[in-house]
Amino acid sequence: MRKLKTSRQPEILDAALAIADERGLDALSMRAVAERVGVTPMALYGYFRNKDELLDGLVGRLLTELAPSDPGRTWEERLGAIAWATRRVAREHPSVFPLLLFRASVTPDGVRVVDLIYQALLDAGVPDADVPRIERLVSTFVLGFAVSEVNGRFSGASNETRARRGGDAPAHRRLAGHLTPDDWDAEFAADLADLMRIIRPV
Amino acid sequence: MRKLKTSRQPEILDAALAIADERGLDALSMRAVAERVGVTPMALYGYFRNKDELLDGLVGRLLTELAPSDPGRTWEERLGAIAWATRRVAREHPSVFPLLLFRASVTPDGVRVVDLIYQALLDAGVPDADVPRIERLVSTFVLGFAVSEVNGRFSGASNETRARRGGDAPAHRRLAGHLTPDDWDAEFAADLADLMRIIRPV
DNA sequence: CCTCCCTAGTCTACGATGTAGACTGCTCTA
DNA sequence: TAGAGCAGTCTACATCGTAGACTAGGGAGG
Repeated sequence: MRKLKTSRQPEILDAALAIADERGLDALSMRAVAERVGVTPMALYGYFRNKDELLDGLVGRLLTELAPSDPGRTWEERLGAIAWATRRVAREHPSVFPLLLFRASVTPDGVRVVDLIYQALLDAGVPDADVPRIERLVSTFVLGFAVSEVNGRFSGASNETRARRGGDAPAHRRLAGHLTPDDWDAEFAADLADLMRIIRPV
Repeated sequence: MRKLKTSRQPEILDAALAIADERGLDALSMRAVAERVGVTPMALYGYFRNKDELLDGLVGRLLTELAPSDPGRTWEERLGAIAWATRRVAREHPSVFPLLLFRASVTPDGVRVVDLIYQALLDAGVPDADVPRIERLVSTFVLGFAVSEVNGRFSGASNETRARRGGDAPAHRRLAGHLTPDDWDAEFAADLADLMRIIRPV
């Protein structure tokens, strides 16, 4: 079977996404997906050549959710809309989202999102030659931020305690009290504002 | 066995890192590590409670390589040194490196690196209240960039072709020729320069 | 009507993985 | 000399991805 069937692909991806959302990425096995779809594990291989391809399908699915329906008028609004949508998607699918950073994702959906960003940057007056670099800069940050957030890299649970406990971390001690923000939305907004300042006068 | 032995931990981590570097993260099984160390798989469980803890150990190992020996004098130099070191480590250990984005890593080594960055930002004149946010902004970008690079998210192999092929990606078509840089070092340098412009006048 | 083939799915089986549980031999101390 | 504790082994199990061979059913062509 060289050519894959497509009919039930969306249904299968739905099931896979649901499992990952409910029980984590580790629980996302071919067997689990098959059971949820109501089919034998091997039946899935008619729709995806292997598990990696199924994961790629999930990445594609997430990408389609990134392009907002009403992008807004100014380039700032459009860029912001995509950034916030990215973060929202990360929260809705925390287990699957990190795959976006791992899998190349040059699917049509991915290209469409990138194209929206290119257009916004062009409208902002960024020179043609700089647009792709700035796109990578911004999207790398946004993806990295969202991934860090859902994976607890920012957790900070132990940040304050560690600062108080001391060790040889003088700067930590001096900054105690500022280490963990109380509002991640505000932090993200401030970061975006800083990035906009990069974009404007390139 | 509640308390873990530490004697051979470095040796085990060495073996694990070597396997991941040579044959990829998927080949990094407890059995493979054990064989390389010259021991039974179950012997490893005297040193790490489970595979996840072993991976955390690997992350710690990478972190120690991030703090450069001679950091340099000005804050720009020190920040740059850490950034370039990060990218170098990513290239040396492409399979393991992405774990840095996944695992919280509040190990002592991690704190030490963060403290260096804090200090540099303070020297740059960033207000105390902004330092942790800017640290997260910069480190998120640097980690994200390095991960994207080693994972091929930037690959672009198909970028140009896709732009030429058309589809509904008008901005891609207009930017054809600029899509993929010929020098990733230069791109990284330009990105860092832009970020420095954020830091200076916060 | 019968025959053939295509589609969609099943069944069985294999090798690999993480790790629990029980065990053995060695070394050091009392 | 007895015994405690450490380092490592052996066996076993459930779970995973997936190869390979198979089967029921529905058209299409004669």
